Amino acid sequence: MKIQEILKKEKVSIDPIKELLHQEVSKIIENKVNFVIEHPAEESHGDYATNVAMALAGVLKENPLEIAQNIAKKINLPDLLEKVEAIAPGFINFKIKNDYYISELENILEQKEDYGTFELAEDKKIMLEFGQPNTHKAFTVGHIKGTISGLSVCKLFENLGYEVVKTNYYGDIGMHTAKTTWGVQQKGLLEDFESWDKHKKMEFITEAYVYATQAFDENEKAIRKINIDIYQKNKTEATELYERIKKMSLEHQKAIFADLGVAYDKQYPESQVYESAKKIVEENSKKIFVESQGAIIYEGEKDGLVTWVMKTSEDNPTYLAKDIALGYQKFEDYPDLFLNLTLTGVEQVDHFKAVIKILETLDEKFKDKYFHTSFGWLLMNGKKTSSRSGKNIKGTDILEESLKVARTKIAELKDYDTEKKEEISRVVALAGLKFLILSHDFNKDVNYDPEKFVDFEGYSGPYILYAYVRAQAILRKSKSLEIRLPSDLEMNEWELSLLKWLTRYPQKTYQSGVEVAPYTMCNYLYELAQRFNTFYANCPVIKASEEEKAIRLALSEGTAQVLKNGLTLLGIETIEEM
RNA sequence: GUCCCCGUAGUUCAAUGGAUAGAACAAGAGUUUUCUAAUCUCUCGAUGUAGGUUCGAUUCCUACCGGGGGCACCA
Repeated sequence: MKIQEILKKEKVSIDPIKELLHQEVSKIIENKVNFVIEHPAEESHGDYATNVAMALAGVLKENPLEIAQNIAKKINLPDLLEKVEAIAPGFINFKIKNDYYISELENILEQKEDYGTFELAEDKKIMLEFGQPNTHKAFTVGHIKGTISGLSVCKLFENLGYEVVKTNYYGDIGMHTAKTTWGVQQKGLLEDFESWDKHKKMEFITEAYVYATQAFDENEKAIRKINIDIYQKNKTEATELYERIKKMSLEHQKAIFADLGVAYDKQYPESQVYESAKKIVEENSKKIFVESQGAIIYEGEKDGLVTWVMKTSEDNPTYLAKDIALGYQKFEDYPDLFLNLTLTGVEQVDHFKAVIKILETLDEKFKDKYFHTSFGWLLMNGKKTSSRSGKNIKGTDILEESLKVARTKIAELKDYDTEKKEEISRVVALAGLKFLILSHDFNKDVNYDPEKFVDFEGYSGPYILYAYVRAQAILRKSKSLEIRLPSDLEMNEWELSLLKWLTRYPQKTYQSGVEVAPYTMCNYLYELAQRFNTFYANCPVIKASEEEKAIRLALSEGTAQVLKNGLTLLGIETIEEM
C-alpha cells in the first residue's frame, strides 16, 4: 500500500459544498453510478460541476445532455445555489451564491493561522526521517534538497493533524569516515585549525575525503585498518581524530539545519544501530538471509527485487542491515508510531524497497507502517553537481549563492539600512531557494541556471513574498480596519476571482499533505499571488468608496493571512517589507 | 541485460479520466503624478512514436524510441 492511500483514509471534512452537492445529486439519481463533483478548469463554467449524466449515459443508453437537464431541474438547494445549468456534452454546472464566499472570507479573518488546518479523530504520530548527511563528507546540495523537502512535508503533515517526529539519521560510520580520517592524517591539521570557521573546517575535511578516495587503491590496507578500528571502537590516534572530525561536523550540520529552519526531535547516528544490525542479520541468517561467498545476503529475487548484501565478509553490517535495525529502533523508541516515512534521493528507491520488504517479512508490526518517498536531483544546467566529479558544489555554496543574488537585487532596488537589507536578503534568498526546490514534483529533477540561480520574478518564492508585502502595506496604511461585510455585496470580477481562489486553500493544503506533494501548495500560492496582484492593479483599496473599501480591505487581509499560512507550510518565512 | 522514474511551447514547470492543454522565463509591444513596477496588460508558441481501453486519454494498459537512476561486500 502507498502512504498516500493510508493518509487519504482518515476522515476529515475537506469541502462541505462538494459533499452537499454530492449528496443532493445522489438523492436524485436512481442508479448507483460513480461520479465526481469538481471545480471546472474554466471558471466561467461555474464553481462546481459534475459528470454524473455522462456516467449514467453509459448505463441507461440515453442522451447524456437530456439526463443532465432532467437532473438539473430536480436539484433543490435554493440557499446555496444561484444557478444550475446542464451543458453539452452533459456536464451539470453549479454556480454558488456570493454569500457563501463572503462567509468563508469571514472564516479566514476569524480563524487566522488556523484557517485550513485539519483535526483527526484521534492523536496519531508520524515519524519523518530526512536530511541524513554524513559526518565525514560534504553536506551536499542533495542534503539541502532533502532537508528543505522534509521540513515542508513535516509542516504539511502537522497541518493534517498529525504529530510529527522530525528525525535525522546521519552517517558517522563506514568507509567514508575511515577514508576522511586517513586523508586528514596525511594532509595534517594546521596549528590554528581550531580557530577556523566551521564551514572552512568542513571544507578541509571534504578535501581530505576526495584526496583519500583518489589514493584509495594504493592505501587500501591502511584505510581499512582505520575502518575496523572505528567499528571496534579501538582507541588509536586515528579514532581520536575520527571523533574530533565528527564533533566539528555535527556543529557544522546543526548550523546549516538551523539556517534552513529545521530543529530535529530525534537524532539517530548510524554508529548506534551497528551492533543491533549485526545481531538482526545473524539471528535471521538461514531464515530469510543466506550465506554466500563469506557474506550474508538477502535474495530479493524471490520477492521481485535483487540480491543485497546484509553483512560483508569482513563481518560488517551493510547500510541495508543498518536501515533494518533503524526501523526496529524507531518503533522501540516510539511504539505508538502511526507510520514512518523516510525521505531520500531517488538513488535509494530500490534500497528502500528491500528495507520495507525485509521489515515486513521479519515482523508483522511493520506492515503498512514503513514508507519511503524519494525526490529527484538538483541539477545545474541539466548536470549533476555531486561529489565524485572534480568540481564539487556543496550545500553551503548554493545557500551562499542565493544570498548573494538576493543582496545584489535588493541593493539595486531599495535603500534600506544595512541591517534591514541583510535580513530581507536572507528571507528572500531562502524563499527563492526553497520555492525552487519545492515547486517541482518529487519524481522530477530540479534544474537551475547558475547565472540566475534563483528566480525573483514570475513563478518564484520572491514573487509570492512580494504579494504578501503589498497586502501588508495596504493594511498598514489604511486607518480603519473595521471590516463589515454586508451579505448582498456586489463584487467586481477581480474581487470575486481573488475571493474564490482564497477559499480553495483548505482543499489545497489537504491535497498537498495527503499526496506528500509540496509542489501543489507552490502552485496554489503562486496562483493566489497572481490573482492578488491583478486585483491590486485594478482595485485601489485606500482610495475606494466606503463600501468598496470594506470588501477590499477584507480581501487584502485574507490574502495576507492565507499567503502566510501557505508559505509557512513550505517552511518559508514572511517579511513586512522588501 | 533487468527493474524503477521521467518525456508537454525555444527553456523551466502545471493540468483529482472531462469542456478551448494552463503558467513562468526568453522574444516583441505597452504600463509608474495612483496602496512598493521584484508589478500589471497584450502578441508568438507544445502533449516522443504506434496501438489499445473509454461516451471522452497529457493522464490508464501494451510495445517501441529517448533521458536519468538502481542492480554483491561503499553509504
